[in-house]
Amino acid sequence: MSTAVVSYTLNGRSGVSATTRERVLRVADELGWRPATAARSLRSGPAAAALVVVHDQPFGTRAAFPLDLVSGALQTLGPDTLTLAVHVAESPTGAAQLMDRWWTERRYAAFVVTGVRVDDARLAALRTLPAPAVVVGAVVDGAPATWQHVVLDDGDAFAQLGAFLAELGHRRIAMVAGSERLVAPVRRSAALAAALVPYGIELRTVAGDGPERAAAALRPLLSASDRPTAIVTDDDATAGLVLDVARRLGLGVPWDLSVVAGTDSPACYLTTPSLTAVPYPVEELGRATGRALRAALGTAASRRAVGVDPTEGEAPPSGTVPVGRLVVRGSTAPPAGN
Amino acid sequence: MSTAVVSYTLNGRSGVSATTRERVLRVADELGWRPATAARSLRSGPAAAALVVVHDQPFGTRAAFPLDLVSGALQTLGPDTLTLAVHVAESPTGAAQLMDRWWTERRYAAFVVTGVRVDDARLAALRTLPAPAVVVGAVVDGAPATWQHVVLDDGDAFAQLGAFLAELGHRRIAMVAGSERLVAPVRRSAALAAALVPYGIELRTVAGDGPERAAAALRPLLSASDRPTAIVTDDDATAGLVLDVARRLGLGVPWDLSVVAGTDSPACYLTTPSLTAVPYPVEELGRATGRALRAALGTAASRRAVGVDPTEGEAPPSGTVPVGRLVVRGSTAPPAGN
DNA sequence: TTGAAAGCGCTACCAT
DNA sequence: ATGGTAGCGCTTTCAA
Repeated sequence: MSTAVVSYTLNGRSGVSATTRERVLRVADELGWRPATAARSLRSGPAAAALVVVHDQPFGTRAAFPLDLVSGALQTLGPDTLTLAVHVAESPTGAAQLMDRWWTERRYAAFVVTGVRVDDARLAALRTLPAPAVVVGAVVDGAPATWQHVVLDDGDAFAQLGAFLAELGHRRIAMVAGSERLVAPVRRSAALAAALVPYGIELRTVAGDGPERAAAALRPLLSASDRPTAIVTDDDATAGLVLDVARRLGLGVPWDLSVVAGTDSPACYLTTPSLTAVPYPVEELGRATGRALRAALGTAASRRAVGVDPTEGEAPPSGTVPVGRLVVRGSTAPPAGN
Repeated sequence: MSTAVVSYTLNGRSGVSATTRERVLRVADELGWRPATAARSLRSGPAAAALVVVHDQPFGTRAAFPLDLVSGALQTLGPDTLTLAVHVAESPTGAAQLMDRWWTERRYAAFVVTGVRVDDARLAALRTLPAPAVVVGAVVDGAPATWQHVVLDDGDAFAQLGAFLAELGHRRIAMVAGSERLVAPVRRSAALAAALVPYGIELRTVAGDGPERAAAALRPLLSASDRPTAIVTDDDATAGLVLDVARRLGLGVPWDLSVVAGTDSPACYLTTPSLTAVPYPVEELGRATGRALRAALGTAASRRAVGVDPTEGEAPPSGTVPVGRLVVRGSTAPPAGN
């Protein structure tokens, strides 16, 4: 029996008789044999993609996002074609260097990027590479054709939220963005502002990177006579902070102040009161990421021979993931005067 | 110039003149050339290890643990010798299959396992493989010589905690273990029980896997006349749950009931009151994991030719990571009658 | 339908 | 100190 026959069998190619194929599979199983990744990659190029996480905020409440995302991506990926590995870097620059290096070493066939920052070093690096990439949580202008994008439907999410708050009677609403270095919060606060326009409400926006700066910005805001009656944050941690500042100022939540977290998470029901929140369908985002990854690798020009079936043609474009219904909990109520 | 010279240069071996070496490095840099991982692995075996996470509880507050761990491990690993990839599986069985497969495919040279369960399928699978492994958070009896263990110094942590509660005046203390399927909580509650013995206090232990069961077990416990005056949990989420149940029963925390989280996390200061907690030095745990990984690969018999310098000899044994000082916040006070 | 053989890009041994 | 070269274990083309 020649090695070619075995190779054909294992790669499911035609030209092997049913009996031979069965025998090959049986013997391989008995011997516990599997083709060596390295040898296969040497011939055919890497069959793995990497998600490089910028992990500069350890212990963060949403830090598990990448794992949830991968968990979802696996559902649309199937472990046999492409594996998706998660790696950790301490900074965008570090992540950029890793991706550059691993692309040059032909270690990975594609990259996934999340938590995109303003002027993100990772995107700059990826541009110089002809690497397929999936950008999660942001749409990059003038992106190479080999990139795919996956974003949440913030428009819908914040339309729901805007309607909810406006119909409770709120008129003075502010948004506390967690970090203006991240692209997503900026886009999301714009989406909320747009959603409030029909109600004639002008969103006030407070920037605050890190808990200290956010708290510092928050205190004068909540002490003023025309203080907002509702505050929307970008994440659970900032919402918790708002709760804390409000408590210290003697403001009762939700009676004197409504608080909404822009990103639902388990921490949102550990607080007192539990936090009304914008859903965060990470798993679905992951499934979309898996599809986008296949699409990115399907881009003929960018192929590095992953096991993608060429006859499948161009995969459907990646896209916008719907969010579910707003999750109403204890932190929201009509404003005091209502 | 021959390929051998280039290989020698890049692997820092002697036998290359300084001028040649410099020229090689310069040209490689100009060309943006790096040795292909696949070809190198084909010759020398894989130069990567994998941490396969069992991610069956998405959105969990401590779900980011693996990323924090890797972040720490990178500090003692140096990216050039060994890379550490994180992968996700939905169950211990799935993780076991992945590791088995990837070992057979010679994709990874070693594996890291965290969140060990009782009768963990991953450990069973690893036993059948001659793969080097690092077990984080548990010490396995009769482990193969190629395994290393990394655990927290729970003895110290709970000695501190026991002394703290006892000296506040607490005499009726209970522990709510998050999940009895996990090995660590069981060991930790034993450590707490031991720490309370010198004070003549007998720890009551309540098992409860998942929030519903824990809540169900908690209500009668906290309604009884001889209810505990202090409750220790294994994680932040369960501590939050205790806070919630106490509130519904009209028990004031910390006046009527003290609550301690067995695992500090950002969620611990989002609660009201913020939670006194046992420190959780994940980063240090990660550094120890990195060292353990080198030691595991250093085990001569298990070598699959990772770039470990043989002259370094056997690395120091992996071990027990010290925890810091107990973090006292608002959820603990002397018991009511004191 | 099967077999033979040429690489893929390295590392390491043996010559020079 | 440097060059030649035999594999590592696959995939794929070409013959039989």
